[in-house]
Amino acid sequence: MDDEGAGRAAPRKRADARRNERTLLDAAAAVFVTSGVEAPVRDIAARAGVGVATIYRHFPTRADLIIAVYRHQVEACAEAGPALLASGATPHAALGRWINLFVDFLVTKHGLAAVLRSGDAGFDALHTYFLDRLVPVCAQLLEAAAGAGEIRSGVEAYELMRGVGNLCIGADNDPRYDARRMVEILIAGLRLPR
Amino acid sequence: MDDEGAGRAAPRKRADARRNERTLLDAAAAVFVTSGVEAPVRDIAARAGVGVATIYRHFPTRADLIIAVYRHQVEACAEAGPALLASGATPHAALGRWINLFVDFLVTKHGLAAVLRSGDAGFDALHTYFLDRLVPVCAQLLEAAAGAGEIRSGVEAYELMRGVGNLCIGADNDPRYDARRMVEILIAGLRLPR
DNA sequence: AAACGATACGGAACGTGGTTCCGTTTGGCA
DNA sequence: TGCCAAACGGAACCACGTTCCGTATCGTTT
Repeated sequence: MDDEGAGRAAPRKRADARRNERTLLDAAAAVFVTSGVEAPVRDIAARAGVGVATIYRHFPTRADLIIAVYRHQVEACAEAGPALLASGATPHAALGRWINLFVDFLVTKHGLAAVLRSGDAGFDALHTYFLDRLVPVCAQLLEAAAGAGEIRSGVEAYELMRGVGNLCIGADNDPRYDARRMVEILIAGLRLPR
Repeated sequence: MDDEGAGRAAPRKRADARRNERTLLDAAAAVFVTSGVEAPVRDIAARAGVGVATIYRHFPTRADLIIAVYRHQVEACAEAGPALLASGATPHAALGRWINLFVDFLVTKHGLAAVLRSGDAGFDALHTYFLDRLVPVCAQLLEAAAGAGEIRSGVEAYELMRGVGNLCIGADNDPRYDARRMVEILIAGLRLPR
């Protein structure tokens, strides 16, 4: 029941291939935690006990691997948006809380924020995935807050997400920099003066 | 009259060495514009018409080269701080304008903002230089604004500089992201609600 | 002017990491 | 059991940062 669903165009992979894919995901997740998302390919392969080519066969680009590792968490974050909006708080408060979820996710992923906006073509798919999945959610929250007259207009969801993501870069390994506080200030800056 | 000043501990470099240093600075500046501050060492050497070792002889780390290339502009930015504060505007307005100078500097330097906070040990000197030179200036502006009761307290100059620097990352090559606007919102978020 | 020592030079060589290639192994099926 | 496509492992290749070493040049001294 893993990759059936979508027609039988996909002829079902071999058992060892599926086993290796799982093993690789686990290995990558573990290595990402200790060495960051830019850990050497060889390290991940070694941890999984496979050859490097096997990684490329399953995840052609590093972006594919990162996406696969974090997909669940990104989905959860995306789904939390509408829930927060419906939870009774003001739209601006909901926006703030949702952004906090996003920030918590990013700052706990060593180097992910940096790679997200590295501009490196190899990470395009990663960039695209995050944007496709989260920008609409953010846009919904933003519109609700704008509709309620709580925030200034003229700020695009895309831009806000990029800004927040940027603020999370390097948030680990620097005790003097608190990304959450900076993001809070940024969100406060959205509020209309009253 | 170039490197005399500080005692005669430095025994005056050879003429070709000084010529090469100048040539290298020009070449690096040119290459940085087109390929960013992370351009391959060999490219810079080729542009200058020297061997790679010559670069390392004059600028042991890439940070040293980048610092040398941009030193003048960083100094100018640092010196603009007190001037703005004395110019009659409110401290918060002066802070905003000074931050704008810093942002203008950063966004026009392909990849500099990213490298500034890359965490890579090789860039420590760069990080340190920027911080040593600009954080005190920022702190002065921040204190003035806080003293005038215009902004919330509890934000360190270091943290603000890091946040602003982060917001500038990737500001080139993405027409949908306007770092200046994000920074403006961040600075607005500093203001105390009245 | 010639010679000499220190300074500086260029490019080859080395290490690391990403990516590809190819000969071999293995799973699934007849 | 035997076959073939799928999948594998690791060597090979490329790009880049960094270091090393034999050579060339500067500036001084005789």
